[in-house]
Amino acid sequence: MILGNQVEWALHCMTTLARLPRDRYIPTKVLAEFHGVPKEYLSKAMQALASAGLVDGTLGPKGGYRIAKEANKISLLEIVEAVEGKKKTFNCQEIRFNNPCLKKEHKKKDSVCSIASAMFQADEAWRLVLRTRKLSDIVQDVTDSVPEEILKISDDWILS
Amino acid sequence: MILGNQVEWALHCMTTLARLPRDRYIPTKVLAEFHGVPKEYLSKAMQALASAGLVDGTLGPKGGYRIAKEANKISLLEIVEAVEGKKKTFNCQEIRFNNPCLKKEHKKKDSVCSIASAMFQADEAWRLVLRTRKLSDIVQDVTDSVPEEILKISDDWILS
DNA sequence: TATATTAAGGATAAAATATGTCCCTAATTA
DNA sequence: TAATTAGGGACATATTTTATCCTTAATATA
Ligand code: FES
Ligand code: FES
Repeated sequence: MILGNQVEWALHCMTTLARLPRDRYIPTKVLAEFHGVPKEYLSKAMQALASAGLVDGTLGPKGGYRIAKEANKISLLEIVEAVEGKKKTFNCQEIRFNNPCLKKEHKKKDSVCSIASAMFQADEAWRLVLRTRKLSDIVQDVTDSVPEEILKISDDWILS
Repeated sequence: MILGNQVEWALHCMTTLARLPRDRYIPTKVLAEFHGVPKEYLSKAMQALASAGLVDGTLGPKGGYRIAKEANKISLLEIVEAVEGKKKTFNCQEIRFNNPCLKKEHKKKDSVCSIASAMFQADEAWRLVLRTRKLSDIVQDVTDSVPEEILKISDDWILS
């Protein structure tokens, strides 16, 4: 069970957009070159972020994407779910009902298998961390840990 | 990011084996029919559980698998990792170092990206739940929630 | 001893997903 | 008018998951 590359790309792009002035649109081409990932494929991730309402895109020269909400209103979970979908990490196929001893009347779909229940608790714990952590926290961490000098020339590179 | 079917199968097989007498070996064929899954493919999961030391297998007639440790010494995480591997759910490919503004001397591999760090925290929260939950807890839940009658005829079916 | 049964594991194949590319359209700016 | 851009559809390729088949060695039992 491993998340796709799109997740890392999307998180980094969101962090990048969150650091930049809200009135500037950044094209996918620039985000792709800055992060060293294929532009056309990153474009799919950006479209997913847009349709989730996390960024908004605009056409034409000077177009591109900007962040759609304040960074403290965006959780990492929203970003992850935007590109990975909202399905739970454990897919219970109800194999308990394949038990050859069971009659139909015992296959009540209203109860949850104990095993699935435990797996869903783990899934929920994972989501809770991601839901609690906001994009603004990441921006703060980056600001604290990356030398100011590097942030400045990076921002200039992106905006130029 | 969704776990494979093997995980559900392995968890159910482990629960089944944990309920049965320790001195009996159950063949893959029986486990497969009881759970309604393909025998040859389930066999791969059982082999993984065996090489992780969670069950032990023996050859010949009256052979098969039995649980290798007490159920309260086996966590769900061990079972999941046995069949899914131990890789983290987030695969950081260090795209931060693709930043075209960075010189080589800034690409220190000793620090962890803030984003990866957050994702690893979520991964760890997921693992903590699974590490804390023991197979014996599941067996208890099943005993409490499934009618005694059904458990009995199921056990008889498997052992016969 | 002969036979049936079984785990272990290698080889292969089919199906599903993830990853990546190409191209067309409409909107927007200069 | 020309250049730029997101949106999105259609493909193409790579990787992973799921599944089957077959051989070997060990074991129990008749
Ligand atoms: S039936 Fe799906 S986990 Fe038990
Ligand atoms: S470089 Fe991998 S998550 Fe930041």
